[in-house]
Amino acid sequence: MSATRDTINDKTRLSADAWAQAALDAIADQGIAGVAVEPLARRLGVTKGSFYWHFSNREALLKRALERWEEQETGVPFQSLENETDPRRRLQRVIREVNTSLRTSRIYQALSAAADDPLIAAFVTRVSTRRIETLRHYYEAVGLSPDNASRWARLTYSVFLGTLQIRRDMPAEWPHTDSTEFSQYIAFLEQALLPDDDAMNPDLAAPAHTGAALTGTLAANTATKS
Amino acid sequence: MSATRDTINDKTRLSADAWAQAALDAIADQGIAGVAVEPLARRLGVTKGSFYWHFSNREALLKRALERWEEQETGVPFQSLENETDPRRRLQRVIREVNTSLRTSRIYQALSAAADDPLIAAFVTRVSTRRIETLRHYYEAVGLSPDNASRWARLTYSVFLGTLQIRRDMPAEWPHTDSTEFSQYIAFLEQALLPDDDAMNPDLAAPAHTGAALTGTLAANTATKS
DNA sequence: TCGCCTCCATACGGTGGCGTATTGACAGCG
DNA sequence: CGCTGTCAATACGCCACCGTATGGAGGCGA
Repeated sequence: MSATRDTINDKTRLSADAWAQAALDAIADQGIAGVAVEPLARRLGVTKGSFYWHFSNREALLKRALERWEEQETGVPFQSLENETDPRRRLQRVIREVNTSLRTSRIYQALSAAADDPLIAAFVTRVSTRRIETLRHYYEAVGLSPDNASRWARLTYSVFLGTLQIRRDMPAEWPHTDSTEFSQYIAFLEQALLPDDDAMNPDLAAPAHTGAALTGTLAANTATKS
Repeated sequence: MSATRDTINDKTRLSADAWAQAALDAIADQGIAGVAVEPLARRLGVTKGSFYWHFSNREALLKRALERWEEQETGVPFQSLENETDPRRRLQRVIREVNTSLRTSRIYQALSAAADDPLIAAFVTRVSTRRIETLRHYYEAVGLSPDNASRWARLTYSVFLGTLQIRRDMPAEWPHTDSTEFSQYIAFLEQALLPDDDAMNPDLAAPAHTGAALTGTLAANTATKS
């Protein structure tokens, strides 16, 4: 562990960014409590003397690390999805990929867990808001009204967040990654988080399929309520 | 704040349970970091001397508080729901009530945020697992196969968790409690988290409603895959 | 009333982290 | 070759919290 620095004692001096990256690493596997000057210094093989030359205090480091994180987060990761032309397939892919990966989310979870710190909360809010906004666009692109797109985006994002927590706190409740139940659940998600086709043009929707109460497609129903 | 003790300086001595309850209160509005001996003592108007008579150390207090929490959590709160005879209405009510309240969940969020502590993680896991189990029963009672009930329960619980996070970290994304959008979203949830009626008896489901690809009811579709 | 047991106060030492001050190593450059 | 600027080591004081030791205060039974 802690192979943050390339080889343990290379002669290269440290940059501020090196400290910021080390802080992010520490967040990933120890939470923000891991962002402590002296422990970080030990991990980097130096002492506080170095740190306080690059940063005025601990908070400055935290801020820099968070900025770094926000950049990485709003950068390329969704790049491949933007190229997906079919909006329906695009939504399916988001749902699938986000609920599969987990690697990227360690930091997010740690940050969210420390959201009592207003500085951290600000970053978490920005990143999450932007993500929901993206989802909203995706849902609109599939033919939903702005209102319905908002609701679906909110729902889908809460599933993402909740799934993260489940996988962390109750791994027994989460199917093993290569099991058949796993792929079945992902398929299940892809459908539960995608409005029915006929929801997009309520005019064509059959008034009822089978049962009486509470049938009808999801989005169509709530849409007619407004 | 901190009116934990009845009146600030009543002569009654403290019991261990009083400390445990104070710890829970502290968790609710400061996170587990709030469970610190000396601050708690100040808040209770006593000194450490009292604490270390009742408990051997901080961890003992934490454990006792968590046990208290687990009791309260697996106790009455769902009582009224068990009396609901109509299983479909019961599910609707769970969805509605849990996503509306928030009060009860402050402690849960704080605990989940501190799930790096194995002691805390154990309690969180137990409580959450039990809750999912309850949901599973509810979904089975509505006519779903065990497999599908598991999936729906997992989905619904992740929505609960994710919604909590959204309301805490991005309150702007959550509709104001008495707005019309709020009630519309809850209605939306009640439908999105409830399988379609015809999903329960796939034989009766019409082969297709309108569109071609990806139609059919959610549960019916995944059910036929197994 | 005396003594004991319960609950709490006071005082102390220890630990881990923050931030500062001072000094030192080393490189580039005039 | 010395100057200067960059990066780091050492040493210090401070604070918050944990846990211990010890000594009361006050009720309560004998």
